[in-house]
Amino acid sequence: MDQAKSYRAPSGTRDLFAEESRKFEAITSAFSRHMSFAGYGLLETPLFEEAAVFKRSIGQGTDVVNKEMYEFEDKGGRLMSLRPEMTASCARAFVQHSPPTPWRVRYAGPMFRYERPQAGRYRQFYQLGAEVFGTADPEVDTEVIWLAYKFIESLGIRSMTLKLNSLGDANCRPQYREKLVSYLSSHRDGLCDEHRDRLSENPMRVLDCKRPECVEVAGGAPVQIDHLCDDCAAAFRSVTEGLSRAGVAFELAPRLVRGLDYYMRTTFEISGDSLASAQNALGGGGRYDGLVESIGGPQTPGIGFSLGIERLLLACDAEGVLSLGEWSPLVFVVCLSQGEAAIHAGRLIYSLWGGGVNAQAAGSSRSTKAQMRAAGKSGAALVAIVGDEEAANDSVSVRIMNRDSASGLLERMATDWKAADSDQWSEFSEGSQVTLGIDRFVSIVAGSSGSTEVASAISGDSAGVPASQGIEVHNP
RNA sequence: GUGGCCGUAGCUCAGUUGGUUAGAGCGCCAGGUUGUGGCCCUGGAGGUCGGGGGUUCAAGUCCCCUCGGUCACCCCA
Repeated sequence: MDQAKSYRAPSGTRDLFAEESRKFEAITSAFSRHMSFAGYGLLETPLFEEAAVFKRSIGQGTDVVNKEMYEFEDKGGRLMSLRPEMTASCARAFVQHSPPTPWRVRYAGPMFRYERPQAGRYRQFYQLGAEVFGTADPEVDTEVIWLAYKFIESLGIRSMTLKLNSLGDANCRPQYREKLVSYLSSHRDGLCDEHRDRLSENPMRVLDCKRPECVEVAGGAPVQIDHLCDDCAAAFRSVTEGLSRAGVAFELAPRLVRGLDYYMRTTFEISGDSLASAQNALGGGGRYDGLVESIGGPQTPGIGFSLGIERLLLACDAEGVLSLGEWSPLVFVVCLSQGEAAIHAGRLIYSLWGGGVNAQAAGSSRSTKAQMRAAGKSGAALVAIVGDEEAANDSVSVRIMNRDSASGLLERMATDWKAADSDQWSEFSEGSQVTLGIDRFVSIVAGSSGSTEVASAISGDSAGVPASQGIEVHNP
């Protein structure tokens, strides 16, 4: 059975290309722009770390560590793990480099969790996120939540809910925990099978268990938010007031408990209300003031969030937002014969590419008809035709294929080309054609298509990615 | 880890109560006279019907096993 086996991407993973990868790229670059304006520099970390980095920070009792980590032993006998999330890696980097605080970083990349795949849930999934290390100031809580919330909004997503909670701190959580345990113990029989046994292990979990039995018991349980110490209460008030002032709508979710142990004080989750599937969390985050210490660093407060790209995309599709422009070449080069013409055509397309012009060709060995069909299908604005005649006098015949996408060029062409070569160019209709010098053509086209895209992408750090032809996020 | 649904060309699917060389649309390739797209016409390539076993004169169609996909529980992004 396995001798003629055909391979496919591993379960829970997939190949991204065409329309989908363009959307990924659009979202990622929009995020880069959004976060760099707020002073968050990009942090890249390895896709794998020593497994202990995750175990000690995320928590031994969590599902993520318990049953979802991709662990392996490397050839040196070290126990490693693919990263199931990014906060632990960021904390490790923070401890390793001791950067000046507050340290604001953003990240984007794949995470790995071994779970059964499902709608909106993958084994390799992509997150965008940010962390701030070194300040406990509640203003930063507001900042981080605002950034997450407004980014989602900037994609055009409208139906979402921000749920907010405070989990208390080392001071008030233990006392609350006792109250909760004693309440739950007295209602032990009403709990679902799983939580009846694991009650004292992680009592908070019972609060967001979705089984009807637990929901009923949890409904009457004391909640942390009513048992905060003075410091925590003051901090939380500051966050809620800050959000209100910043125009971010939220609802209190006293039973919101996140699945990673390191969270304390402010925690939040943003769910997409347009998502039908069970996986409707677009993202979430919170404060983790004990995390850095837990992996051997100095006592350092921190807060962050992460968003799931796949979920964002799902929500965009559900709401019909994130529309990308057409992605088609400006020029399509058609070569009519082999030999000199093909050489000439080759020079032309390299000049176009070198000048930063989005250009394509279909191969000179194919028939004229096939090349023209390919040109039409590509959506190119212009076709540059090269045959023996053109090759002989160093020219190209240019034909308008798509008037709309050529519109930006038409004005330029009107003055430039009319004056230079053509008087039959008075009306720009599709199918109009004119012959002109190859250098002249390249300079005109390069001049009007943003020829310095690549250069500006490299130098213009803040933008990250240029508003190139076609790839841009549309904000309604 | 547990359960429901599904597996026929690259994609979306037809395939009658089991019966001759397994079909359509889209896509792809090539033509429809000499150097010109989108429409139309013609032709072509492409499937061991997920895999294995069984029942039968005969199985894409029935039975069993297995693999894969998908959705849900759980957890989260």
